[in-house]
Amino acid sequence: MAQRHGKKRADITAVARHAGVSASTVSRFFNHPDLVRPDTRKRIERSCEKLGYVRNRYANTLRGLRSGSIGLIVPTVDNAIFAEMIQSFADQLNARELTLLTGTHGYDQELEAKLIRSLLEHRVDGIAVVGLERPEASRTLLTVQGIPSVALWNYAEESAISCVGPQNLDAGRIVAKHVVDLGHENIATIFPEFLGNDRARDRYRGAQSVFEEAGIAVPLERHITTPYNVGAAKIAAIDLLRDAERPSAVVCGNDIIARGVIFAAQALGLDIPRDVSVVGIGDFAGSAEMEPGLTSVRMPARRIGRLGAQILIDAIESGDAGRITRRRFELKIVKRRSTGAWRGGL
Amino acid sequence: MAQRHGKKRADITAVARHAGVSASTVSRFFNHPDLVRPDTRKRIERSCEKLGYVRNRYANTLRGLRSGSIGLIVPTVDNAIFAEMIQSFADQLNARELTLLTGTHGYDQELEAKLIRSLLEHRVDGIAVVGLERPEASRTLLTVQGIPSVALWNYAEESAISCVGPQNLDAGRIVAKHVVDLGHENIATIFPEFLGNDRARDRYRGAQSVFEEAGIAVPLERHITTPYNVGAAKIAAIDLLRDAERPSAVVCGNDIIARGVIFAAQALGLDIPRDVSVVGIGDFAGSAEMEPGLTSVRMPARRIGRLGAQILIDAIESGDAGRITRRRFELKIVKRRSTGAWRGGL
DNA sequence: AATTTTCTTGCAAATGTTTTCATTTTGGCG
DNA sequence: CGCCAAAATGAAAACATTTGCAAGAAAATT
Repeated sequence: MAQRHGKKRADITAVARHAGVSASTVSRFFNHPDLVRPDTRKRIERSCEKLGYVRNRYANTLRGLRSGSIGLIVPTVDNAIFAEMIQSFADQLNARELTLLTGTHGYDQELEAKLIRSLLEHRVDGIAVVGLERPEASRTLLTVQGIPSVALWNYAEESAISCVGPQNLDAGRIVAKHVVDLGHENIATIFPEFLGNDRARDRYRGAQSVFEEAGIAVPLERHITTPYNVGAAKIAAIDLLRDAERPSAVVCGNDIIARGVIFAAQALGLDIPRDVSVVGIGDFAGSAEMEPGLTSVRMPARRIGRLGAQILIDAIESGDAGRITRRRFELKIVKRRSTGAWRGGL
Repeated sequence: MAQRHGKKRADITAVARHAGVSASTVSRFFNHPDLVRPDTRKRIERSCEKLGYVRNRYANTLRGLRSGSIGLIVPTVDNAIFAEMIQSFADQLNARELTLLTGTHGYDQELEAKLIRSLLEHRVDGIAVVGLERPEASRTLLTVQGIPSVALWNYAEESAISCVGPQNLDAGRIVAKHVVDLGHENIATIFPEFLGNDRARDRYRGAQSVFEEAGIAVPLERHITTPYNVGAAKIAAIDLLRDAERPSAVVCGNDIIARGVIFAAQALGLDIPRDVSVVGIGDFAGSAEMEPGLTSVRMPARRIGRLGAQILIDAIESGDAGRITRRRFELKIVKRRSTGAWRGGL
């Protein structure tokens, strides 16, 4: 009932007074417990308990010390593969008693810039973002504030900040090569919107380059853009697969879209992979277990999250905010039952 | 290259000096722009730009003002339904220029307590948690600090803090009633671990109560506990469905587990719903589109996230941290093709 | 031109904490 | 008991910002 309302929060001096010591001693109690006598410690502990004292982490910030928080900005949380990455990023921070500040922008670069600024205003000790491409203003904000930053999901040799991820171009090349090797020639691609999403764009380019090298034409009307969810992809795919000239293979920008395509085929009574092969990118949780299992390119979301966090932590602890660490993950395809050889139209 | 390193961050006085005004004026420029002359504004704006000045949001906190950040603690991010909720929670915050501090504890109540404390130390203006049950220490921490808090995903008439969600017991009752009404008598249940998860436990209890009322025995060996992921659920379900005495209906604690069960049935060549009916809880994104569509209980994740954030915002803006708002969401079942009437063993 | 009113701006205090340095207390030893 | 070293504690400054108050400048009114 009595929520201790008017009574404002106890501060360090209130605790000190209650315990009959000075504020300095209370501070030491938290930061260098070995420097205060055991019985004094006991007394302070009891006073904290009694007054419901909670330290103010930000008083340190003023003095140029760490805030103990790390920022992470992602396009969206509501997406299997990002969620996986966020989770392992967060776990890594938890282990160091660091707090996570999160922002999501829904692929809106303008909003991303605002979020970066907001996190900096909250004095994060380090900041992680997804992808390497962003407007000049955002880039300088990331480099010039004297805190380390890391780009997740992308790798580039000459990146201006640390980065950890695969070369997304490769992902596209790998899946494209797979279907070409299986003998498919009538191929369609379904991808999410490229705007503000350099990963999707790079994957598409990689796939296209393989098709070109193989002399296979994938005309523009065979490329479909769809929102990032199973339902939308399923609808788009039903349209595509109902066509008399339907493709014998569908290359998808990610596993979520691929799932939509598989369900579309099943809804139309088509057999996978006899009637149509489907390949995704990402190998999300659950892709292996679905029926049929989805052929995909394994993206190490958890490792990216974990390593991304670690890169920040190392840079922070070493005090060298400018240090750049780049880590490239090699990709490999996981072949499952959703893809098969072209049967020559039989 | 030169990352402005040694040169420490520009503060408000640096900007003031550069613009030829006092720090107060710069402060006013940010907080009460109308109080400073247009040409002075211009000058300050340019100086900020030039020096790369980023406000320190926490200097306010010292003076008892808002930090502009809200805390959200969830068991895990890597879970479709929580991800959906987090996303809409975050969107609502974005609209008010509030920053989100996130913590995840993997159903570990001890870790949850640490996270609550950590968020309070970072002076969040409000805090949201999942579920109502937690140790005494955590509960007082939430109520006694003079900031509003809200429990997501659970509803209880006499909750000590605000809450928004369905009555999870009802969810269990609804799905159980559905399969009972369809004539099933040989029923199995597959749920996640109850420890630290009052939602799963309540759902199970609800289901059991319906079975009892209907005079149907669901013995302990027909209740399976499995980790929260498609793969584990699939393995568990294969075991279950391979049994000669296999159940004609499987009630699942959530949609992820239900997906695993459906894939298990498909892998075994069983027809759904002819050979076995499957029902989930949650109606996650994608459950409607899979083949066959999954019968489930719609849980309004987005509305919970949105409303939860709004409750906090309202309490903060009204200044009445102790105000308690409770909102119950009614549940309804979404019948799809994964469930059908019992065929009497034919 | 003198006076009043309205705008702008600056000064200084206050906020919660940590740390350096100085001081006090404690304990050991002769 | 007296001295010294070591241990424990306290005082005060520093950090970045906001805001009440007061003063100066500009504009409006007489």
